[in-house]
Amino acid sequence: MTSTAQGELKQNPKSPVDSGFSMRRQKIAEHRKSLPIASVEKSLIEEVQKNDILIIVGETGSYLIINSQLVSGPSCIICFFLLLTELPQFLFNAGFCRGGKMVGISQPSCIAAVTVAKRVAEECDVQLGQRVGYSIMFDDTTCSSTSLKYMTDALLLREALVDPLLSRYSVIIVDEAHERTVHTDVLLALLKKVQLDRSKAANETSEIGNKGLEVQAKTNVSPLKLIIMSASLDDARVFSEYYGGAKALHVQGRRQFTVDILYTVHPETDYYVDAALVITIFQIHLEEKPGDILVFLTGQDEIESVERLVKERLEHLPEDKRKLLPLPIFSSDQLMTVSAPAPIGFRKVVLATSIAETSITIPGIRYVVDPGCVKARTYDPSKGMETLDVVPASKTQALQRSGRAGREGPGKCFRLYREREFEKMEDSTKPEIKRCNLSNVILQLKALGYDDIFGFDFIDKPSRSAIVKALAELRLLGALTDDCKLEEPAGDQMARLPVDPVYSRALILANQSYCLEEMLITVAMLSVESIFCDPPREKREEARTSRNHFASVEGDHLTYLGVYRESNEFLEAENSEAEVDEILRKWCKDNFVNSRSLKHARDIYRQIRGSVEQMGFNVSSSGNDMLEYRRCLAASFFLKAAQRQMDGTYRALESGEIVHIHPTSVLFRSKPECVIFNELMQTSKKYIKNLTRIDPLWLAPHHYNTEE
DNA sequence: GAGCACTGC
Repeated sequence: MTSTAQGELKQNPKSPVDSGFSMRRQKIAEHRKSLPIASVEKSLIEEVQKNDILIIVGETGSYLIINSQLVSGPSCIICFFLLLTELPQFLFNAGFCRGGKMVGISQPSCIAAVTVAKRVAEECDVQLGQRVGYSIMFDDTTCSSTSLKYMTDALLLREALVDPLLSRYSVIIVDEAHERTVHTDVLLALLKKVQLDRSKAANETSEIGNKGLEVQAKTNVSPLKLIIMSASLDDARVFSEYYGGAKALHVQGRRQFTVDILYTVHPETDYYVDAALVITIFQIHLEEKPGDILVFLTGQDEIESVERLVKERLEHLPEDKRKLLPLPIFSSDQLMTVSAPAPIGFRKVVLATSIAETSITIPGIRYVVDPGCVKARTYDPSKGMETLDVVPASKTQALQRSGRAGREGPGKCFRLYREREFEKMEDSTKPEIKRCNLSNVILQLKALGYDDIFGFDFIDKPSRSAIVKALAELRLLGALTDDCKLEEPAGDQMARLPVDPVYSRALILANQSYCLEEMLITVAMLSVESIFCDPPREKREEARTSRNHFASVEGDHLTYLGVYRESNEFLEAENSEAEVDEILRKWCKDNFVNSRSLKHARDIYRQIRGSVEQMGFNVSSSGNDMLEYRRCLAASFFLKAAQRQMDGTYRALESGEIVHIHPTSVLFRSKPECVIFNELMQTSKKYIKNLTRIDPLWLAPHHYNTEE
C-alpha cells in the first residue's frame, strides 16, 4: 500500500449500524419510555414463572435492533446493566428465596462477581455478605442467610461436586454465557442435567405425597429455574436449541452511537500491515475530528514496534501536528495510564491487545483501527503442545471492536481488510473447550458421576482425539482405572484439588515421598506466570546477578522453591497482613521478583495446603534431601520428559517432537542430558519451559520401558 | 537468546 490510506478506504453502505434502522430504534426508545420499572419487573417475573429456562439476549444496541425481527414473542426492553443487578432482586421480591433458597448468579471472572455483588448490596442497602454476597476462589463472603449469591462459574461447578443437585438454589443465572469459556460450557451442560434430575425428583416427591415423610425429606427438591444471559445472538440461538427450544428474550443493550465501517479496497500483505496501520493512524490524526484512537494489535512485540513507528513519524511532522500520544497496553498494569484523559490538545492513540475488546473500556475513543487479527492459543492433543499464533479474528470480534468507537458519540472503524474478507470470517471464536487440554474437564465430569464422556451432552463437542488423549493421560496419572472409571481414592482426591491433574498427581506422590511441603510450593509457583520481572535496561545487569543468585543447577523447580523460601524468611509469624504485603513488595523489588505473581503463589499455596490437609495429608518436608524431591518431580511429570540429542536440541519422549529449552529457563545454557518439563509451547520455535534435570532411570519405569 | 491475548478452581 503506497498511496494514502484515504484512497484505500471506502464506506461500507451496509454497515451493521446503517441509519436505515434509526426509525426502528426511535420506536423502541419510545416504547422503553412507556415502560415503568414496575411493569418490567412484573413481566420479567411472569416470564421466569412460565419458562423453566429463559435465555436473555443483550447485544450492543445496534446489532440487537438489526436482528430483533429474528426473535419471536414480545420483547421486553430495559437497560442491560440494570437487568444484571435488578433481576436477582426481582426474583428475591417474587419469593424465589423463600425457605432458605438462593438465587445464584455465576460469572466467568472474579472481578465481575465481586463488582456486581457490591453494587447490588448497595442498591438493596444491606451489608455485603448478608443477604447479598459473593464467593470466589480466595474469598467467600456468603453466610447461611445469603439469598443472592454471586460467584464464578468454576466455583459453582465445584459446588456440584459436594451437592450434585445444587439443591440450595431455586434459580441460577449464568451471565456472559457467550464467552464460551470451558467452565461456562461445562456448567451449562451440568445445569441442564441438574434441572432434569430435580424435576424428576420433585415429581417423585409429589407422587409419593404423604406416604412417607422420610422420603419426602430426603428428596426435598423443587424444580430449578435457569436464566442464561448472552450478549451474542448467535450463541443465544445455540443455547436455545441446546435447551430444547428455550425461549429467548431480548433486552435493549447499552446506548450505542452509529459507527461507520470502512474497509480497505486492496488486500494487505503481511509485510505492509504495519505500514498501513501507521498510515491509517496518521490519516485519522491529521484529517478527522477530535477523539481518541484505539488500535487492536496482537501482542507486546507488535505494540512496541507500532509505538516506535508512530513516534518516528511524529518527528517528521510540523510542531503543531505532533500532538498525538501513543499509549501501549499489553498488561493490566498499564490500564491506569490509558483511562486518564490526554493532555489538552492531544489525541491519544491506544495500542492495545484484545484486552480492549471486552475486559476494559477506555473513555474518549471515537476511532478504531482493526487489522482483523488476533493471537490465539490452540492445543494439539496429539503432541501435547500448545501453540500461540496469529489468526484472523471472528465476525463477533470485529463487531465488538468497531462498537468500541461508538460509546460516547458517532465513531468510525477502519478495518484493514476487504469486505469480502469480513464475510469469510468465522461467525464467532471457537469455544475454548474445542481448543484446550481436556484432562481437567474430564476428571471433573468423572468425579461428578458422568462416566460416558463420548456420549456427554456438550454444547459443542470436543474432538474425539482430544477426549481419547485426555482419558489416556488421566489413566497414566492414576486418576482413572484401565476401564476409565474414577480410581479410588486418588481420582477423587485429584478432582477435588484446585489445580491441574498433573499437579494434583504430584501432590499425592509427594505426600507418599515425604516432600509435600516442597511440592506445595512448587505447584503454587508453577500455577502463576512470570515469577521474575523484566527489568528496565539500566538494571539488567543487576537483575542478572540477582537471578544467578537464585538459579539452581538442578533446574527451574528448585529455583522457584528457593525464591519462595527466601522471601518467606523475611516474614515473622506476628506480621499483620498489611505488613506481610509491604515486606514482600520490598523484597520483590530488591530481588527482581514479580510481587503480584509471588503474592498469587502464596494465596494458591494456602489454598492447596488447606485442601490436602482436609484430605488428611500430613504436610512434611524432605528437609535438605533434594534428591527425593527431584525423584518425585520425575515421577510426577514423567509424561513430559526430554532427552538431549547430539546436536544439542531435545527430543520430547512422549511425542517425539524436537524441542528447545526456553531462554528463560535456568538450564538454558547447561543443557543437561535428561529433563522433565511442565510446558511445551510453540511460538517461534518449539520451546519447553520450567524444567528440572533428572536421571533418566527415575522416569516411571512402566511407562518408558517394559521392565517392572 | 525469547518475548507472553484473557480468564478460572
